[in-house]
Amino acid sequence: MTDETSSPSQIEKQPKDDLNNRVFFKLFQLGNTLQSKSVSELGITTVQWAVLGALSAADLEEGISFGELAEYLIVSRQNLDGVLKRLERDGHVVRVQNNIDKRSRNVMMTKSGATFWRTKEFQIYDFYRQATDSFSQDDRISLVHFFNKLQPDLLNVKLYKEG
Amino acid sequence: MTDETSSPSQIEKQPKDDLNNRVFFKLFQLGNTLQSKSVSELGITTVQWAVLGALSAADLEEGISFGELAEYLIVSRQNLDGVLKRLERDGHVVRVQNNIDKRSRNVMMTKSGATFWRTKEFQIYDFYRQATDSFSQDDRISLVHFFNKLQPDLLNVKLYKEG
DNA sequence: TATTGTTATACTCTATAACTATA
DNA sequence: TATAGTTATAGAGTATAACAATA
Repeated sequence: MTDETSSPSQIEKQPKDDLNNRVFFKLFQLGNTLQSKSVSELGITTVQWAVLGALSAADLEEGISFGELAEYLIVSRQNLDGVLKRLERDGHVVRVQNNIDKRSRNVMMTKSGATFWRTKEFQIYDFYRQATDSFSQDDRISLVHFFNKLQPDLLNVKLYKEG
Repeated sequence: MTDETSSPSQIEKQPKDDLNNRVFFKLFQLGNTLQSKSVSELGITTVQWAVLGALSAADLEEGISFGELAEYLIVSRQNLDGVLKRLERDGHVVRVQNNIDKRSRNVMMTKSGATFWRTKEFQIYDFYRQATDSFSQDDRISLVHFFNKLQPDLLNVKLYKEG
């Protein structure tokens, strides 16, 4: 019977730790900067941006189920509920009951939400271009590759805790 | 007299936009995941993590000035004030007046804050290692390089706005 | 019994403006 | 006048637990 969590690892510092520290400090800065720039330049928060982007990519008639959306965005159901309440208040999205599984609800854009998103879309492309101005197409591919590698392992981090 | 902000750029979609979209969606997910894992696994928020890390790297006796800290972390003075209030409440940091410039204050760790940080430090290294398990040292260097390239341009994004 | 989604609550963080004290 | 930092306020997001309806 082996333990699922990692051992305490109270071992000495390794050379890679300093480099890792820079990676995660920069990730912290980037995450913060993206959030504040999203609000100041686009007028929406990053999580709203992500919701609207996901809905615009989904079937506009069907939408996407609440649970799938939460899983896709990696946000808890409780917190997604709050985000959707604010987007509903602003008239951008609606939730409708699924007739097959009556527990489930589908989230979709309203007409005015879709219009709103279309006006944002060009601003967002401009945002992207400015932020990645110094990147070649190969750089972008590398970056996505690294992000895709990092995300699942980050999500699975589980530190040893006594008790 | 040229305009500082970019033009509206209501131009057509470019091939790189889809790739950029993946870059920033992943960055959104990574930022969120880092924040929630920080709280669940380390018991501190990312901004507190960054503050304590900065203070532990600074001269422990002198600390670092409030303004420099805000600039280093890329957090507004008002918001840093709130973060520091919570860290002070928890006994981790203090602010002391600078005797040369009496407007200025230096932020530094308390003894118990330093002890707290030392117990976190090994957990943090473990956190890093688990999250970057699939990364080679060269990968880490590349990632830091890309982050360093992205951060300043992201920070300078300025969309055209009428009015 | 398990799953889908909601409600409730408390807290952290963020955005913005106005303010005090000092330079 | 400008700068360093604080106060005040509103709102958005997050963590956690408990709940109702349906499967």
